[in-house]
Amino acid sequence: MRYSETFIPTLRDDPADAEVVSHKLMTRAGMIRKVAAGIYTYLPLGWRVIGKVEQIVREEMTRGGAQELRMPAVQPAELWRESGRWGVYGKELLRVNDRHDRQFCIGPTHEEVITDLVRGEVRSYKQLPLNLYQMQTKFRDEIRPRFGLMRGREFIMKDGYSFDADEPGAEATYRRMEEAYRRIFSRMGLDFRAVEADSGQIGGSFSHEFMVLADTGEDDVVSCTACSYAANSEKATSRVAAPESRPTPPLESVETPAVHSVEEVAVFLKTSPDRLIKTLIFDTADPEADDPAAARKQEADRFVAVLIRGDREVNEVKLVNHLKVTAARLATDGEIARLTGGPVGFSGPVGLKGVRIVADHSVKALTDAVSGANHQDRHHVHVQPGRDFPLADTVDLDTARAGDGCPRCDGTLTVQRGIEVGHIFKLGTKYSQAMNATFLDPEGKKKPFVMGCYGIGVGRTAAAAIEQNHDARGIIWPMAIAPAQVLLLCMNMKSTPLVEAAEKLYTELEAQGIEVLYDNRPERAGVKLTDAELLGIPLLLVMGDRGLERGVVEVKERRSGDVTETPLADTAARVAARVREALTSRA
RNA sequence: CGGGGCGUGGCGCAGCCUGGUAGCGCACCUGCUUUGGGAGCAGGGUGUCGGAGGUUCAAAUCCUCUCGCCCCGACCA
Repeated sequence: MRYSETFIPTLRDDPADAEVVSHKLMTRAGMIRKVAAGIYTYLPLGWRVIGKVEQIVREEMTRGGAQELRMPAVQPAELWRESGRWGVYGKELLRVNDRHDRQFCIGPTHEEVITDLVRGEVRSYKQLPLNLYQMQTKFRDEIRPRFGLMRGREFIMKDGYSFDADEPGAEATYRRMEEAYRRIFSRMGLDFRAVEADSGQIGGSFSHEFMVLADTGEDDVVSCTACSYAANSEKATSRVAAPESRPTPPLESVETPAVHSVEEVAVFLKTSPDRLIKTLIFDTADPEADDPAAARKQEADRFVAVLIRGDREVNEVKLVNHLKVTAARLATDGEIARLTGGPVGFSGPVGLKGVRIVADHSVKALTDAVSGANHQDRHHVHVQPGRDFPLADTVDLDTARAGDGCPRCDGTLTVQRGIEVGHIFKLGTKYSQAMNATFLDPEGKKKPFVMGCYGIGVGRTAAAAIEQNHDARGIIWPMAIAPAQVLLLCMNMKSTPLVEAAEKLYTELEAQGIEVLYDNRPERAGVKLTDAELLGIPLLLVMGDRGLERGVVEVKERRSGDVTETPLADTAARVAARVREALTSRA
């Protein structure tokens, strides 16, 4: 690639609308341009990176036994009605009508299409297992697209779907995919964690997320410092020490004038937050419900009182999953007053009527506790869970925190930020049952396929690589996904002997099979060097008149800044060896 | 969706409060000089001031509507 013939519009300043470093640098390095909110054009250099990521994914998926195909971006509503998701997917699903007024959507994912395909073609257990994937442009109409390619509305995703005859087969396929994913992100040179995850909207029973560790990530990754336990904070559990147990005297109501928060109550009653029962009233009404009948039905048990120890925080994802609702929001002040009979800040489980109570495990272990009395300026002391209020529904609703004990070993948990670049699910028979996708087993009995699904955000992976690998001057690409492996920079295009030598080296490098971007622009040295660092190509070859006189080329490593000189004659071979070494050392 | 902010040459921004001939830096074009870390001098303006209405002798500036973009968002029991 000759720089002079390649469209690389670099920018001197950060774009005004970019917030995170990957968005800023990809824009400045001439890799992407925004077209609309969450919608981008990939310019030639950016597209090369996307191609690199896709190719690694492709190779490892193939090794993992999957086959590539390609499904349509536009999907008929009919399939989504069949799976039941047309009604529940919400506003993220971009719906369109064709000229005959038939309904379609722009695919945010492809379970329906793939299940429809397989049920039509696969009849026998002998045709299983089957694992199919594609690289495709998806559209999800996100509430708030942001951060460039990290959370776009239109984005490129590798999505794969597996079909097995039974659970053990599905688990084996799942493990093969998990291994494939580890290889993929390792080859890309990324620092990542495979974490246990909430299975979310797509549903299913078992899932792992692949998180690239970076401070700008939108997810919290909880991991143990001693063992291999790692989980998304939405799912993570911890070993929480209970306060010292002591006998509970009879329940008593005390005056607590104008103390609302857990901290205030603890100070006022000369106790500690871990002896308090925090009571939060949640409203579980579906904010996007468009079915009035269902909304009314839900109205009856719409509010839930959630109990948790005063020093802990409720994990709303766990709550939503436990209650099997679509959302849970804190109730308004007015609703709290109506339901509990007392103002905000004085809610408690004792004597609470007409509201379902759900408690976190941390509450069960409490003795001689404190809670609100559902009355202005009053709290209960000497509260005994089970004695003073029923403890029928006790589950894990706690948010794991750094410093908590690991649930698997004696270690301690830490929390790091991560970017979710991949997600694998065991789907089970959710879609195959809904869509009547079956095969005949050896006994001639009809059985639903046992499915799995496996996604990788291709653009997001590229962005995550930048979040993890950059410095003040620009991007530092890992060799495997760099837009080119080597940047050959001719410092002075007016020097005929220098240009001749550079052209020769360029040809030699290409002959070695190395991807070279040859900066042959008639620019000043400073401009070219600055652009070189912005673009982040891992190896920079600088050719100047001074070096030429001595018959050497400077080889500068982008990441370390280390410079070595090599004799002009063996530069191509040596550089090619370094590139190959960098590509294999991660595999 | 709610709250806040911003739309002015390619990019980054000033001008708006207090209406009066659209400006700065970079980029870009021409010439000369310069040439190992974003050059200097001289010349050049490449603009529906997001759009539509309105007020006014006069609107980038004031008013209304609208479109787009960015940020924040129940943390409280």
